[in-house]
Amino acid sequence: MTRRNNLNRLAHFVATVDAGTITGAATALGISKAVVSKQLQLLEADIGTPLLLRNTRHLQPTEAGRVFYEDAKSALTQANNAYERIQERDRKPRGVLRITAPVDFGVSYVAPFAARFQEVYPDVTVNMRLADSLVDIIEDRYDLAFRIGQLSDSSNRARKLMSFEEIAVCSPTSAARFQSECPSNLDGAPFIRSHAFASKTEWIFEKGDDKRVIVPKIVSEANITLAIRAYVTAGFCFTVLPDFLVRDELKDGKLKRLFPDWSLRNGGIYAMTPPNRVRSNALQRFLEMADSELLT
Amino acid sequence: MTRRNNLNRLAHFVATVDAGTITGAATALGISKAVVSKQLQLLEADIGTPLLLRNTRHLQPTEAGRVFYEDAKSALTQANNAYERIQERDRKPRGVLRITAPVDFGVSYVAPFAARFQEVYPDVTVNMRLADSLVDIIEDRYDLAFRIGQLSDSSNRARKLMSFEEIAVCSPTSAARFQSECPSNLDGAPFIRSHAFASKTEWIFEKGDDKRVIVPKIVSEANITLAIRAYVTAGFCFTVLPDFLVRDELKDGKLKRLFPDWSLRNGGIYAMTPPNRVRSNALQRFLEMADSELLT
DNA sequence: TAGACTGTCAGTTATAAGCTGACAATTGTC
DNA sequence: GACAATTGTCAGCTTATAACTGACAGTCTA
Repeated sequence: MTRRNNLNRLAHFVATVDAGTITGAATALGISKAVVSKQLQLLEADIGTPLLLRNTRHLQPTEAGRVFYEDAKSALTQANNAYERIQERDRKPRGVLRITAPVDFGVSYVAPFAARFQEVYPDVTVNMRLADSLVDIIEDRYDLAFRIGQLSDSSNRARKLMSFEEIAVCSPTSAARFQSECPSNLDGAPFIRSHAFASKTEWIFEKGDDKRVIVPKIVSEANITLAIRAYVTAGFCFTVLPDFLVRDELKDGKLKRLFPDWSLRNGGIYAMTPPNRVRSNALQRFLEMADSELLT
Repeated sequence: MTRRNNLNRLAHFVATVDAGTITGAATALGISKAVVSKQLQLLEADIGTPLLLRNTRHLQPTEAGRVFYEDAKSALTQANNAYERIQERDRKPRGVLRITAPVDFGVSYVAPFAARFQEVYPDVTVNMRLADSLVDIIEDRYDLAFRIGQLSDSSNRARKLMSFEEIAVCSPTSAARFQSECPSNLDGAPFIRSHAFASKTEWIFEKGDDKRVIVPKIVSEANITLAIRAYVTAGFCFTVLPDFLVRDELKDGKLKRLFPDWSLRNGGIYAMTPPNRVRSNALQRFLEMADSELLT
């Protein structure tokens, strides 16, 4: 590769053009005028063309110098902005974050994550309220609310953290009875329903253009996913849960997915923040860290 | 001022993120990996936050590092473009420039300027054809045509070099007879007309909302402005010429402007280049130098 | 377990940045 | 016209930084 350009010389050149004299540039840069003079000469040698017309008492850029100045000035501004932006954003976050989330999600994911977050940012206090009822994040003055569902992507300030699939799962022994060629086999099969699906009585499996509407027999209901998970692990029934909630169980073989070639609905995990409010440094950091680490 | 940022470290950082490893960055930069490692550490110290998460076998930017990378990459690209652009444009211009201009203008301005241009760029040959008839710069394959007149500013590829005013001038002794309260005094006064105004019989003087239409007595005509200038300097008559053509004579007192508070038409000197044709390096340089030096 | 690969550290060398003092040229003031 | 002030450049020197090599620790793969 060609020899690398010395970018610091851009600063000398731009300062000189801005000041109108080498002496003024030296003052602005806090170095001696001899150094500025020498650096400019080196820059012109690198480039192979004069950038400045020098007279005693004043100087001015050549045509080439004017062209170079515009590019150099812009590059310097951007480079210095890079420093400033990063230093600004890493001002230490502090204060209280008020967060709400559904109970299950909060217990399984938000709480452990908040603990890790708080270690990294010890001056931030995380205040969590877990509830399955919807909360008004403006009225109740939360900084952040997690939502699980099928929000439109155009919702204001609802940032999608990830997508998930609803999947049908049961114990391995139950799978031996439920699994077959087609999900229709699940019609009338015993089913434990999450309160998140209150009043829902049918589930639609899809494969390409093929659709099967399943009406299972609701034999139990619960609001706590951990309880539902424990229930289907031990019992003879199936349930429908977001795939991320049972990832470990699937991996360990404690649960099996039914009809993996067929799909139910997709949904998303959303982080919602109040509209029209400047995000605190702490909230900004929390969201960024959540992007990559919430679900680990 | 705050200590100046070392912009060369941006190059180390960006190379590292691009390569995915410090070893790869060192190879790309042509320096040892120990240097890259140290420079990155110094950069992180300057900024005050980690930019890279290091593991054996690979590294990746932190969230802060990703933000910084975008800005730094853009700044570097622009800075390197500054060098490349300037080096490209100062590749030695060479070849033939075919130029046409009106006779008077060509003799007085273009020829002397072309001589100076050719000294600066000895590998360029300037081929001038001076004519008062319009030439087709596409059909006749000119690179550049100078035009004097009142072109619309929206003309394609007609670059206005400068504006001028038409002014009425005569010798000082003639001025003693012609100058009065009002340009109407010039009605019927002897006038030498330039061929550029062929068939024109009246001139309109304006001052604010006031207009006076003057019909002078055409006593002579000539195509060469130098001859017209000599004629009015020696004789008892006046003429109308672009102000730039008689600047020196006005300064030396050989000619006087009549009714300086009144205005005639304004016009422009245009450099016209063929549309849809990439300008050669030589033409580019010629136009730039003409911008500042043609009329000196 | 050994080899390959990566990143870091320490000590050293080479290079560059920056200093001071002096000088020449130009401009402004008296 | 003389002199002072200002500017840019040069040379020699000092200081700081960039870059080197060699060694080492940790991880991954065969």
